[in-house]
Amino acid sequence: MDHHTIERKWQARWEKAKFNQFDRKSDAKKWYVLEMFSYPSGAKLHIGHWYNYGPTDSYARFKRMQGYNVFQPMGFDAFGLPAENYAIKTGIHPKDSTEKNIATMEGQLRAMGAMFDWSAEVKTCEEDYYKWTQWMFLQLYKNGLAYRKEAPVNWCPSCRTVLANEQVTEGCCERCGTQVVRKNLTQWFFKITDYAEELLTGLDTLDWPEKTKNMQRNWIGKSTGCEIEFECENGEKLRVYTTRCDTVFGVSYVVLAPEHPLARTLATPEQSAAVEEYIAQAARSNEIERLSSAREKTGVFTGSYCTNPVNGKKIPVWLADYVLASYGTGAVMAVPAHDERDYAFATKYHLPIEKVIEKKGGETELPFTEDGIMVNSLQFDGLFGEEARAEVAAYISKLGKGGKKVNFRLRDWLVSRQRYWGAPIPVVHCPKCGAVPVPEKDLPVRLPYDVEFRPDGKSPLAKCDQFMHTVCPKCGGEALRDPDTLDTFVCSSWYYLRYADAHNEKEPFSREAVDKMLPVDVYVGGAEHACMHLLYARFFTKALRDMGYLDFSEPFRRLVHQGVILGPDGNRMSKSHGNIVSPDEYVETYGADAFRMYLMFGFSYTEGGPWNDDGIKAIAKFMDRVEKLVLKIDGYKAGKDAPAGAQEKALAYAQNYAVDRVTKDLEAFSFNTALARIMEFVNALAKYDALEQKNIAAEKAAMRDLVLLLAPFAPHFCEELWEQTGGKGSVFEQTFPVASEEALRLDEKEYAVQVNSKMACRAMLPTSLAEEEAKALALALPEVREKTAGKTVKKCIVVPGRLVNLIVG
RNA sequence: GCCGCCGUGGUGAAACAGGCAGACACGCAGGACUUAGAAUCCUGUGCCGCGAGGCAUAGCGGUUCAAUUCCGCUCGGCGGCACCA
Repeated sequence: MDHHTIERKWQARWEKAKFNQFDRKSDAKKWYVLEMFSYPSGAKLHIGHWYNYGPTDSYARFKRMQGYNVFQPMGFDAFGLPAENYAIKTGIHPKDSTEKNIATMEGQLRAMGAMFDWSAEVKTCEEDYYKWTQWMFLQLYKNGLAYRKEAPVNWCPSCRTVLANEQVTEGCCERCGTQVVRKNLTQWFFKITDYAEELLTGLDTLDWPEKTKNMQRNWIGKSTGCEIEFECENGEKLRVYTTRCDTVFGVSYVVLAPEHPLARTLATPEQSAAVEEYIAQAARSNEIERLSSAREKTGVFTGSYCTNPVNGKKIPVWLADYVLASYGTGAVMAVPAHDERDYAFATKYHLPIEKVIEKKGGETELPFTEDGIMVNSLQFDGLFGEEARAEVAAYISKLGKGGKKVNFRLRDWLVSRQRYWGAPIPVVHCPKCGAVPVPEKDLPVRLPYDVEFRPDGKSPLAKCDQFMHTVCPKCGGEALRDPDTLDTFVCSSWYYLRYADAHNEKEPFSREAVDKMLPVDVYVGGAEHACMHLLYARFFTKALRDMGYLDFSEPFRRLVHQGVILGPDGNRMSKSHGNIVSPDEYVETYGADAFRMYLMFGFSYTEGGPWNDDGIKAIAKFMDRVEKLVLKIDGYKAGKDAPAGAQEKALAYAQNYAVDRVTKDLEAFSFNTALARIMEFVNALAKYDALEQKNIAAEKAAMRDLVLLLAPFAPHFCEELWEQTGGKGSVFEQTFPVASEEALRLDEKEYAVQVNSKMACRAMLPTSLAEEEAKALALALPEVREKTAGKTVKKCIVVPGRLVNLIVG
């Protein structure tokens, strides 16, 4: 079969019949299968796209054959940094390069033969999409979920531009090598923390990989602790957050993050210079470095003291960069005896180390960080762990100096980007009225085309006078637009909703459409999105629900992560490694069906692994074999059937076993084993076909099932086989085979017989044996008799259909 | 560093819920067909050993009648760490 011909033929027919479009009138149960949309940074599809979309399409086709009304849309996540960097380097405008890339990729995606519903296509960089992204911003703003505050950015003083973390290598600008500093800018945030608790508890309702849920749980990082207020000599109040308030009597100093608002205020004149220098130094390192426990702790004394509210002790206030401004209160109480970081710090700066927790029943070695018994803590002595913390927190609350507090590690989402290629933030800054949202009727705030995006100290949009100058929607006076654009994660936080109603000009989507199509039944994409995209999308859904735009709480019912296909050298494919493998030649040589089947057969879907093409020829060979066998069987004339005997029973078993297992494996995204079962079935069918006496009717029925089973994996190939063997309509309009329980029932099975947990022999035993019968039959076997001679049976374990284990002695 | 995951023959991998380790393939070896090769088909193939048998799921230890699977530690690799998406 020539794959070029059949791919063209069937793709044209599907297109003409609008075969891949979701049928909005159908009564069949909808099934929304979603792959993470493509990012058009490279010009062509790479193996990763194929690996994500090919197998998932096979799953979608399988669901369709099971009778579901499948919706599988595709689109492009088209804004982003790479297009802008490319523009800076080459002078090609991001809009032009992006559009060109999309055109190429879309053509390739169509040629893949996946049943994407292109009538619902979405491109985030187009006005009719980003208009609604801006609308989302306005809704969040109206509902108090968008606000402005100062936050640091990476600033390259030489390029005079903001850098993404990715553009910073070892603390320096990747372009010019200048040391990067952190600089504060006023930026927009979304209040995702309002939903922290629900984002956490909602995970329990989801059919997601356990590891992903765990990552999100840790990312949200709920902790129950205590806030404690330490009063300074000058009257300033320092609030610290701790999860170990049972150690409060051992506090030997308080540490503020260098960015803490009181850091400068608390510096005494003598310490002021040292403090300033330390703050400047801290601005140069990133969070990963700062939190590394391998790195030597640094800090500086402010010169000020504060008072421990539980014992009135006067203790010094320090600054240290192992404390982060963004978590808790940005200040911690240091208990060197019971915290590793504090211990290291206190040792270095010769601060006191006081033991206030004793190990239960053992020597206490400092630092001792586990739960223990309170000592040297006045009335609290003798209390342990959780109880001790509850008592101390209650006491602190009674003193009016704080109390129990739940904290989240999750931070609000910073959405301002000082870049060109993104959706403009729909806000006007008026000298009189302040930050004023753009009225909805004035959306979209259009991204201008003619802009200088080469870095020179200002946001690209800030230099575009035509864009910047406007009038205040409130007072009508002269005003300026917000020069920043939205993080592209904002665009991708709601695209799955737009797919449901992609051409709606009046609203982002109609309530009716999303309630019908959503939530997504299966979402497939990379695990690297576990904490950010997948959390942001959940947040958007919940926020929109509370605003009354939809009535479900979770966007993605089930989630599957495909693995990563690495380069042949085992490294991630990249230009710098020079190990990029293109799918194009393989598709050209072997065809889209063979290529996707190889991806499904050669890798464990969720694991991925280094690329090698050893098995791709085998897949082509397998398809050849199937084609020959199917056409041969189809050519037989009916009427000379052998009676149903043992061979027919074996064939029926093979057929139904394959049906049963392929169904279960496809459901589980276990494509490699599903194909293995189909191969076994082909082997069994070929073996049967080689017999002298055959039942042609049975053989033809088996052949028909084979074509149906293989159809989701090799769509063009099986459409063609279906047609050539006289099938009516499309193979995908047929019902996926259902296994017959009867044919799968076996009278006996091979048991493993063990003596003292060691294999003695294998034996065919009737299934559903009672334990005593199994034991008797096993004991009667010659190999078992030999090994149990003269010994008594102490115990017998029987696993029905599998194993008998005799414990003798 | 922190959080999460992974580690099985020469190779890709499989193993339901703790129950026969290596399904299905690739490769290799031998054979059939062939003038020859290609293609196709058949047989064998974890390692050691002539054999009986022994040893094997990164390494060490534990729980269990039984561990690739559960627990602890060690080593190695991967993903994420909030401005790559």
